[in-house]
Amino acid sequence: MARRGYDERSVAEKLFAIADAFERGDELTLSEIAARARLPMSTAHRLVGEWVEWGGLVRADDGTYRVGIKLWRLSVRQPSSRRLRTAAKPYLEDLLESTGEHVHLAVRDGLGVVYLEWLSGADAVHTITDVGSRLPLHATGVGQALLAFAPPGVFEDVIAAGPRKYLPGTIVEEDALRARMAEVRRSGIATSVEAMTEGAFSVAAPVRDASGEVVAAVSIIAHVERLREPQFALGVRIAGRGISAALGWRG
Amino acid sequence: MARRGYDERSVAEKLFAIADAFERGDELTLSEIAARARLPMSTAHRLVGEWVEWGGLVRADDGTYRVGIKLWRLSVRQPSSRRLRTAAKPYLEDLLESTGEHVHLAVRDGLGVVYLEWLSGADAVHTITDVGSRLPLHATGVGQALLAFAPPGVFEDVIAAGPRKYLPGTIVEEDALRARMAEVRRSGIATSVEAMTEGAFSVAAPVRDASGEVVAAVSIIAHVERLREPQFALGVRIAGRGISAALGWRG
DNA sequence: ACCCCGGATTCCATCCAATGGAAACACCGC
DNA sequence: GCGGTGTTTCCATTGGATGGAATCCGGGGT
Repeated sequence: MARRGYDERSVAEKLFAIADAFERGDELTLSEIAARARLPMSTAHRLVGEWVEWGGLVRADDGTYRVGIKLWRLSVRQPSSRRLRTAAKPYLEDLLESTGEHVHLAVRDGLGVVYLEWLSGADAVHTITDVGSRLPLHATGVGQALLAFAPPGVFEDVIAAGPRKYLPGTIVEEDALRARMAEVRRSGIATSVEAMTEGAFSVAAPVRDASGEVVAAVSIIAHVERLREPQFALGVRIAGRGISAALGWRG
Repeated sequence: MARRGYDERSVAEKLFAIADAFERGDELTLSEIAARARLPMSTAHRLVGEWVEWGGLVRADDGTYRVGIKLWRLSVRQPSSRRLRTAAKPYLEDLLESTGEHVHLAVRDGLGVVYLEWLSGADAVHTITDVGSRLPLHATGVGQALLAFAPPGVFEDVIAAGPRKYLPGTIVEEDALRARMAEVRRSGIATSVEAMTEGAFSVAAPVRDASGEVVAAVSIIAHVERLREPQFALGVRIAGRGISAALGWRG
């Protein structure tokens, strides 16, 4: 038990709280970092210095800090996501060219979905999220595509976490979600209408690796008035199959 | 002073030593991490657990660890490198399509150069490096292009660090490097012949931001027998200017 | 030139979070 | 059942981490 009024977090937790302060990609002063990480100035000063010494953070001449290239270097070499993105690239570009909308590649990360690629046509519907974003599984097309084929227990964990109803179109009831998952598994396509963004729908298809496991999802987001146009579902289905084949899947 | 036989590193240094164990993108067991980070098993076990709890590392079912998506998410949102890569993308693809060789975008990182993009033609000369790699400034085309326009003191730091002679073609003598830097500034092109890879040469041009500061370099690596073909230097020069213009430079 | 303010940096008495060797556990192959 | 290897847990010990206070620094206003 820490002394009264003192921070109970471990050194590691404090270091990671500092890293979390940069989640939005901002450049921050030391005071801003301390505030976001909820640390005293002198502790923040010392621990930020450790990040800088390692290269995880970089200090600009004006005294602000930003994330250093070290973190990118550590992450970009991960073989599995590199193979995935390399395989997906031509398909995503085809979808972008043929639809002019938003085109994504996303993976499941615990109970969330993280966007690895985010390509946008010039006139695509406005969204508030971007590459690297993490959104809930239940409220996105890619999320539903990933949740439908997730390992046992993930669906239950989502339900237990109490999924949030962002818009009237967000499905949060367990029975409705189960039915939706079954429909996704049956059809191979997840369609999500105004679940996260008003005026937008998304359509997504799973991407499988050589073992048949669903490792990603590819999707298009478009204006809801284009909901009935069949080329979106067709496009993500073909893209999903093509990327899967490139990863060694044979189904 | 640490007790005899005990590790003098701070907790932060130990945590970062664990992260450094993953620099090559491998999946590692706990014992392998402990060995690379030079930590006792119980210390490694505890600190690796802290990385996993935060999401910086992920443990697979077979007990091996790899870098988690958290680090990628923190790094991918950095505005300046995203603008740079978005601006560079069409030019890099043009260079790839027109030359069929290796095409890179790199930035300076201290006394090294880090490759942000690495596109390779199917028949490109064999190299041992890849995206995310960090190589010395003096021994690469992009490195020389970046060093020539680096802030005061960087060149002196490179000399003080004792640049390594990888091949007979690697320039390491101070006078020769100074002359080379002057030539690069005059011509706007850095050519490096068999400085890092036998049988290969690279040609690079700087990329400037809106303020005119050199923030990156674009290059092509090709077989040394194609050294005299003029389209490589022309290509990187045009690409460098185009990317700079896209970033707001007017020169 | 001076003063004030806000942010950053340094100091250091205090003490408990971090330590790692040892023991126990788990798994696998023979 | 046993041995080997890797992982996990325990806990007596202690010095690295702590953060409030003091100091420093830079910029802006008068």
